[in-house]
Amino acid sequence: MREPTYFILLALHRHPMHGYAIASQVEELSDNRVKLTAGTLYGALDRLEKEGHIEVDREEEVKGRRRRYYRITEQGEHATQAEALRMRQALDAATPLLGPLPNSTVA
Amino acid sequence: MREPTYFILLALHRHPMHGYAIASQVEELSDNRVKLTAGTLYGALDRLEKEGHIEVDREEEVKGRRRRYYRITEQGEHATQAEALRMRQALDAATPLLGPLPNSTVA
DNA sequence: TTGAATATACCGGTAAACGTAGTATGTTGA
DNA sequence: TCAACATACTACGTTTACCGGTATATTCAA
Repeated sequence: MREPTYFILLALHRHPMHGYAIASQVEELSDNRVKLTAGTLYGALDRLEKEGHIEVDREEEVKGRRRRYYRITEQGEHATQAEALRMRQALDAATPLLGPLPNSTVA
Repeated sequence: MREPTYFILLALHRHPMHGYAIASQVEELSDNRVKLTAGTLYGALDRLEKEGHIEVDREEEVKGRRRRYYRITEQGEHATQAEALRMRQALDAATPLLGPLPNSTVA
């Protein structure tokens, strides 16, 4: 799993969202690192639905714009957690070789 | 950067290594999760060299077998650290949404 | 003399991401 | 007032990084 996919799944952990809202959430969650283009976003949503990681929650029509809301499935939750664990292992392996990483100073 | 590439760079942080030794190191560093096939390994080495992340350290002839040793460059070290920081940010973003991850129980 | 282990090269294929353009409507601002 | 920007999604082509399989060598053991 790559970063865009990971953050899309992560964003949907809050509550069901439509594509555009997901893109905004992903930007926020990633500290503005990951900015999804239309191609990446809707390509990933189609793929994740086919794989059973997300499913359509509902569709709305707001001011002439169609909105399709997605929600995460249990399978999607498992996949997200597995991905997080994978990253933690990769980070743990780095510590003895890279030394302590500089603080992200997020707060 | 994907996982195989990350672990290849990480492995070279110890000391210069040739292809086969790198593959073994990567398996160890990743807790047996990442097993490099020949295609992935040498494809990645060529690519990393072209990008300036690694360079040829020396070549040896041992019992008729040619061994090409690679070493990591400063640029490669920076890239590895950047990748580690990227993963940590992604993990930090997950915590409030996924809750604490189960212990890896490595030891 | 066969095959397992070590070591590298080449080539085709693919998944995911990336880029861009197109279709619509609504809001903002110079 | 009209261009620019934001919302919202579709469609299509390209690129990247990796994966898989096969080929080529040599050494050593059975």
